[in-house]
Amino acid sequence: MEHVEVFKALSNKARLQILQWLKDPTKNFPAEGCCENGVCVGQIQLKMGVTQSTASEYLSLLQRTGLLTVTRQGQWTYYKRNEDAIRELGKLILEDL
Amino acid sequence: MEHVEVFKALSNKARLQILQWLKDPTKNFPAEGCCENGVCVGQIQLKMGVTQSTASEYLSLLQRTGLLTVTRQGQWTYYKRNEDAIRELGKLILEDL
DNA sequence: CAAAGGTATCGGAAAATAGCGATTTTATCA
DNA sequence: TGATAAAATCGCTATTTTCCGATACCTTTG
Repeated sequence: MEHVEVFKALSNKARLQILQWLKDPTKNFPAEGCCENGVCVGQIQLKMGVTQSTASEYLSLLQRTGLLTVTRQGQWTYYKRNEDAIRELGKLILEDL
Repeated sequence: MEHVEVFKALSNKARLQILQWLKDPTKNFPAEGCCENGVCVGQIQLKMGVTQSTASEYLSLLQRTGLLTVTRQGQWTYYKRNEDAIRELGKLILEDL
């Protein structure tokens, strides 16, 4: 994944918002949508106020860039922040941008 | 300037390249295009291989987001990296993203 | 003041992205 | 198996971005 792609993923208010919400899943989402692997698509969609397809596409984009991790569990897909990748990005900007 | 705008500015290969080149002006540009205030538009345009208008617009976009500083000097406009802003962005990602 | 050089801005065509509804896929459960 | 539920993918239009050529704006110099 090129850095350009990561910055593209971040250049959208809704996607930045998702990353913020996922900093504290239990505070921002009902418990039944959360597990140790993150938050399911449906709950994020509800909170975003967009269609299911839009939420799904945003989440999978963030995952493709590495900013989120994804875990399928039964019929649910849980997305979670990838703190390592976020830290790497911060370091990259400090050291290489 | 919202963070989204900074990320938009960074989600373009040519603009990221400009930031890289400006890390070492004298290495990447002929001395006559450089001064302590940065590198003039014309030299950056030549190196980018785009039209003058495109170079000018990319540079002023990077300046509007705060990533570059601009100094007019006679008939030349010099652009320079804003290291403070870049450091702030790195810290922002590490601490708040 | 006129000419020339460097830069900025404007207007537009082509390409990319946003976000939706419809459909398909995958998993559960009776 | 069929019904149902969650999520992914597809197809589409509207909007935004990209990048250009033309033009306008400054500044220097004759």
